[in-house]
Amino acid sequence: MEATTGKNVGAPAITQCKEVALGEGTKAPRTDRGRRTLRALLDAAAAEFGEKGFHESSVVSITSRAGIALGSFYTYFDSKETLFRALVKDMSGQVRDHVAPVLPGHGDQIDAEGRALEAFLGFAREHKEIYRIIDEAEFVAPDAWNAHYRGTVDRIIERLRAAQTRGELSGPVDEAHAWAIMGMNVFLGLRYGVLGEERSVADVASVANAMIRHGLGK
Amino acid sequence: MEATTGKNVGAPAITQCKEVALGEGTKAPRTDRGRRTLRALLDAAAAEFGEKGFHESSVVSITSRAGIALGSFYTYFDSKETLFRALVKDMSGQVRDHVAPVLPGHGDQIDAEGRALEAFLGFAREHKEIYRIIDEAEFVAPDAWNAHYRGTVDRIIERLRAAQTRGELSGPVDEAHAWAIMGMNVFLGLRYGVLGEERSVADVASVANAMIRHGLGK
DNA sequence: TTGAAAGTTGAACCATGTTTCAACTTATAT
DNA sequence: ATATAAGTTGAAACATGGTTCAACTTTCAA
Repeated sequence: MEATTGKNVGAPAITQCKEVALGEGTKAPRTDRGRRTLRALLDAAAAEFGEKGFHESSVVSITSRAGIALGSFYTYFDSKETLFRALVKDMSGQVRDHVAPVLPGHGDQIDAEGRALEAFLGFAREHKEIYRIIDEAEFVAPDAWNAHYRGTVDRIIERLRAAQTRGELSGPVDEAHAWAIMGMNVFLGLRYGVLGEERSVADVASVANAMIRHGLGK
Repeated sequence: MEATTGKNVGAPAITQCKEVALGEGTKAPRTDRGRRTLRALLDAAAAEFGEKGFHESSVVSITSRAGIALGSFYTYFDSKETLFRALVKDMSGQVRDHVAPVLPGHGDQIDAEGRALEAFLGFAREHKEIYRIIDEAEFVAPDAWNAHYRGTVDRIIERLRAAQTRGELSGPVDEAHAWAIMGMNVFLGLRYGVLGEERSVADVASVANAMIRHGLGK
């Protein structure tokens, strides 16, 4: 935020203002030392929130896990909630960036959705904390939650529309299709990614994908 | 719990022990007055938790909403969490009981699943608080959450198996199918029941159901 | 009628945890 | 070098709210 004040008028043209990425209520570090502290804080928070959830997590515990003093927390975040919000935003991006690369590939768009689910399941296994944090955001930071799921739905619709244009689908695309697919993916991720790992992600993804392609009916 | 102590040996044969229904950490009222108070408490809690969520809700606020004294709360529940747990259990039953009656009817099992979704969507609209409470249980009372979703999945599997036996499905039933359908339903309920009501439940249910029956593929 | 059990009350106790702040240390630009 | 800004520290202020308890009222069965 401070990066946009008048003070910097006439300063060297390139001002790295990555701070915007963390959002409202966040103060960007201006030195390397500060950036290191902020990073430690974010990592500690991800672990803490992932293990104990928002309400059971405390700023004291997060800072001690990060190896910094309690007071330093407020150098970077206005509140515990601000940190949580920043984290959701960050992690939403991580999920998106992890799934995106597998989308282009062989086969049609439904195949691609299958690969997306498989990638998502794998990611859920490796990052159970991210999964939990985004889910809990429904209650702790509804705005951030909304941004995440609306964004995901929008991308699914986009892809289905393209598929339809290419003549790959049996009928017109409906927003409800996208919500249905997303809900499916989220619950499959919860069940076979977080709650249990007894089946391979490929197996689960192929079962689900066959269902999306052909349906269960005769 | 106290209903099972030795004191009642030799008492009239019929002991209404509805109290078991609320679970561990719960004390059953022994008079009508007590039952009225407990009911007021449960109703107030459902409203309170539905509006503000578990952590923002306070026992003070719940009791004042119910029109009883703070201390009376602990006559019926060991803790705020016990009450929440009891509520999840109760509401899980409400959802189940609301959906069950629409299952028998015309058409095959996939038609029945469509009616189930429609009933669920309608219920979500009328009882947004129930929806939110069960969802938040994932974090506040994971055991109760598990019981609810495992139970739901089990019932879906059961129904699909019966359908398969009758030759209504294209292939064998997989647990993942049930989780996928449940996830779909939950997210569609969230989107078209709680977040917005711009579409009719019948419309949404039919789109989703066609997808389950035929899939999206050509 | 009466006494024991059930239920009610709300102030006080208690534990937790967020946020502030003024003194201090480290980094950086001139 | 040194002044200024950035960053650090942790004790203490502050706020919240769950839970206990001993005195009290109501109910109900004998």
